[in-house]
Amino acid sequence: MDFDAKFGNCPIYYTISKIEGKWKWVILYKLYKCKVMRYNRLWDDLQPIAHRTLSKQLKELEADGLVHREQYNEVPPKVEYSLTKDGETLTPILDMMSQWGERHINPRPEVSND
Amino acid sequence: MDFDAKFGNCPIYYTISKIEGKWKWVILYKLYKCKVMRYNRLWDDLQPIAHRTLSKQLKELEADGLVHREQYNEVPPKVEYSLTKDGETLTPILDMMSQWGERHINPRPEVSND
DNA sequence: TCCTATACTTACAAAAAGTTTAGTATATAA
DNA sequence: TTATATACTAAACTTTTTGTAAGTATAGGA
Repeated sequence: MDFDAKFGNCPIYYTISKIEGKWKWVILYKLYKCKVMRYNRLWDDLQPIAHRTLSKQLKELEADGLVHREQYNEVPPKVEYSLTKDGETLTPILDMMSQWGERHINPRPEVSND
Repeated sequence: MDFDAKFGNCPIYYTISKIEGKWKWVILYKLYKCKVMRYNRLWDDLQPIAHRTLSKQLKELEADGLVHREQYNEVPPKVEYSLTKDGETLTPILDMMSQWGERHINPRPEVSND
């Protein structure tokens, strides 16, 4: 990415390149709200996401230290995902994004005094 | 996008699909900090962005009501970009993203008492 | 007359992201 | 023996996004 050379002065670019892809923010948000989630639960909640997409993004988030993956050696398999400490530092942003979305999906009608 | 059908309950997904693309957040941030910017100034600051990319993203941001475009009918042309009122509602998120990036680009070393 | 400046647009090419379908592993239950 | 459950992975393909290179318009200056 050669980040420092070109964007050393642009921290926001760093943030969004770390959490790129429309699913990552949603994944982080789900994990923030639910604390711990198994793979299929996450997958259900994010329909219509593809397995490949979900597992890739989870892997990247894990590699970036934002998500923790806990694997239990059972059959059938069991894997739990949760936010790391570092991932939790994003929760204020997640909250604000969610609130912004809420206000813009259902714009509050202007108050009129008929 | 058929947003409502699938994501009516996920406001954060709405937010990030509205501001998708790694450049949009940076563009918004630049406009927030500089108030008003002409096209080439923005382009310089965002190197290595391509004209096509920048002008497309600006157009989308304008269509989404987040950026205002003021065109002066002069030769050579002059166009100024700035945030709309609605775009300004994003500034708290922009600030937090930027701060998060700052902390993670240059992680503050642990304080030790040698 | 040709060059410069500004803010783009267009056509094409390349790269990245996402989708679809099928398959893996293995203990337990029917 | 076959099906079930879970958490994926692999290959082939399509779509979306981004980049490259060139071109447009027009007034004023060299």
